[in-house]
Amino acid sequence: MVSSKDVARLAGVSQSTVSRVLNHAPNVSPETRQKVLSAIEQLQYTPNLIARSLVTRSTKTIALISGTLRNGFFVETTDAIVNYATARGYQTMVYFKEDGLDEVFDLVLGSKVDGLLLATIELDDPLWEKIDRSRIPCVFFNRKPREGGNYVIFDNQLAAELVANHLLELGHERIAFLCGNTNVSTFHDRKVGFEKAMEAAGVKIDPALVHVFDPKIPGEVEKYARKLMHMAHPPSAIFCSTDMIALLCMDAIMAMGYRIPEDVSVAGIDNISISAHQAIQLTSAGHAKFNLGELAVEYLIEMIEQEEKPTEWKQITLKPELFVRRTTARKGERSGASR
Amino acid sequence: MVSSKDVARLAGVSQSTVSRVLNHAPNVSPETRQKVLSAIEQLQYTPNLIARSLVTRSTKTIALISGTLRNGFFVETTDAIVNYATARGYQTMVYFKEDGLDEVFDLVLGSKVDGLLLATIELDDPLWEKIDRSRIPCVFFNRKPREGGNYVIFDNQLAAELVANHLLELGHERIAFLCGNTNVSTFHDRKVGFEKAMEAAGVKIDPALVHVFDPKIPGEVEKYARKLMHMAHPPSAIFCSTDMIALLCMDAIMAMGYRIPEDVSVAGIDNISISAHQAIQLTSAGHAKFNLGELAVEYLIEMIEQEEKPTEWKQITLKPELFVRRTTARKGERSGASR
DNA sequence: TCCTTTTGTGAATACGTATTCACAACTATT
DNA sequence: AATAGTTGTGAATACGTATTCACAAAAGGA
Repeated sequence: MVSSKDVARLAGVSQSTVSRVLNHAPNVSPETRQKVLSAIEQLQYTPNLIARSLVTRSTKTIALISGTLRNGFFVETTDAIVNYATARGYQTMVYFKEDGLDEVFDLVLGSKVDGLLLATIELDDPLWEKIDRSRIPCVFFNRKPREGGNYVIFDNQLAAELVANHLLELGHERIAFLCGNTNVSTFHDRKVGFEKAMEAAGVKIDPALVHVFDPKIPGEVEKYARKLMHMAHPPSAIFCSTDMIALLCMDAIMAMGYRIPEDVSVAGIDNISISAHQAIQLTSAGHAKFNLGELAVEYLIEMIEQEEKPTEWKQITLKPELFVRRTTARKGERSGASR
Repeated sequence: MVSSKDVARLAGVSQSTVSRVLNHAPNVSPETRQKVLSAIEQLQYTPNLIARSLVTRSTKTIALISGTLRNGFFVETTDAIVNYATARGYQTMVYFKEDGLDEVFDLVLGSKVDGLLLATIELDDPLWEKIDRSRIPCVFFNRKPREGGNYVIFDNQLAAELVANHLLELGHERIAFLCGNTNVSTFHDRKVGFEKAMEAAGVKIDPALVHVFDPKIPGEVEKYARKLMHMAHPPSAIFCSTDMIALLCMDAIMAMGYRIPEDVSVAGIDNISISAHQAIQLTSAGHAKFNLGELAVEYLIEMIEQEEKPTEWKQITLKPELFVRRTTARKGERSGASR
């Protein structure tokens, strides 16, 4: 491995001088600089960023702990985050894990990354205290811990209310709800939103129509979708707590021979891009303009680069909007809701 | 920052001993080990992996340079790669870039990653020589350089022939071809496959139906899709060189009011998972079992961990199969080709 | 001409770890 | 009881860089 010492030797200068040239320090004569540069060129020298990090105490690297890419939502946030970070001169270390995060966090801590983006924190996650104590700049997105933390999220309760109200206005009353585990803020709030909207409309929720489960487990969504449609009195609409769940649900239902929305309406939350595809046209709530991941990484890098650390949490909650498409229709009608 | 020296001081031992405990070295008495462990616990010490890497000359990190996640193909490979690497104890640094790779490669080299996965090499990429010279373990997937290199790819020519023959058998003759730039092996080979199949069937290719462009540019696919359908004599089938292009093409065509496959058949290559969705049902060629990314990372890690470096290239070419779904139909018929 | 400041450079050190070497204290063998 | 081998530990060093300090040479001011 060729080091700055080798460059120094070839250029006939000291290692300090090579370092000075590399870091564009002032006070190095043009002739010396040229000698060093040509030695670098000749030896094909690349500075060892590991060694540099050790002394500068900065790695120009951020860590992203995200949910699986099988969920289109995380695809879009990951893409935005990595691209933004790259453009700002940061490298990105990624981990797609939702549990066993303790191990991953130790890895992240040991890697001395400059900051951390975390999408999979639980409401009462013991990890949160550990993160807080570590003093590493950290921004949550999509989910948040129960208390404190910097985060960028949707108003999930509002999003769920928008969708639920839309279904109610279409005349649906037997509305099923397929929900991820409520130990995370996202699903907790969406469930509350659903329940509030139903209560406000004076419509009783049939507990047999509500399933709370882990959507990461393969086949789980499909299982509950089939269960719902096999009921003696099936729902007329299925409200899925994410677009990803809605997509899997649609797939299962259509495979059974049902038609959407003629036989059953389906809606989701997140408004991921595939939902707008002409062949899908999934009704959803979310944001068309802002990407939670991008907002989160923007704020993280701002935090990393500013001198004095902020004393207050930065907590951003975006208002979602409703996107009515063709998977939802008036109860009993044959055509889609949008014209 | 708490270091192993601090732990040593608290435990009343030397830093070497702390290191020994950390690395499960033999010859450390149970009492000493216990003292060290409790000091570690008390100080919440996490080893600095940066410093460790500097001396061990191994970072337990691989770099992934991939195409954009807006292409579902790269979503699936990225997911597989990161998960496999994580499971094997490697961290993954990701970059979603297809050009300006020189800069990224310097970053990768400087970061002293243990290996490199690269999905976006061009046929005659000058970067390839640089990579080769650097002696860094590297596996290409999806694309390959013209000469040499370790890679895992599909037999792209065969894939294109399968799809083209399928369309020909359905009676199509005016078959359009939407293709990515042919300076990369993937698109080059797929184009050759298309041309060979057409020639073998004795069907003349109308040059006005063939468009070669950069599918990364937003709106580009849609532009050509509209152009095709606005022709005085539009194609009866559109063969897209990737599923991603096919999805965008379908979206544009359906937005114009055409029906697939009644008005025009559409097919792709890659067989990404969304293509099998009941609402999409895109005819495609690819592999249902193997993920190119996963195969590539498996081989990369094997290469990293084996003592003596192999002297020969490992070049794997998977045979693709055809998946006939409902976006392709016999020319002039109303219903889909699959029953 | 003498003193002060500026400019360019090298020697030395620190970052936090793994590892080699030396060595004392035991244990086993004769 | 003397020797050889083993075990547990610390001191010293290396990894490749940035940075501080010291200092010589050159430039500037009187």
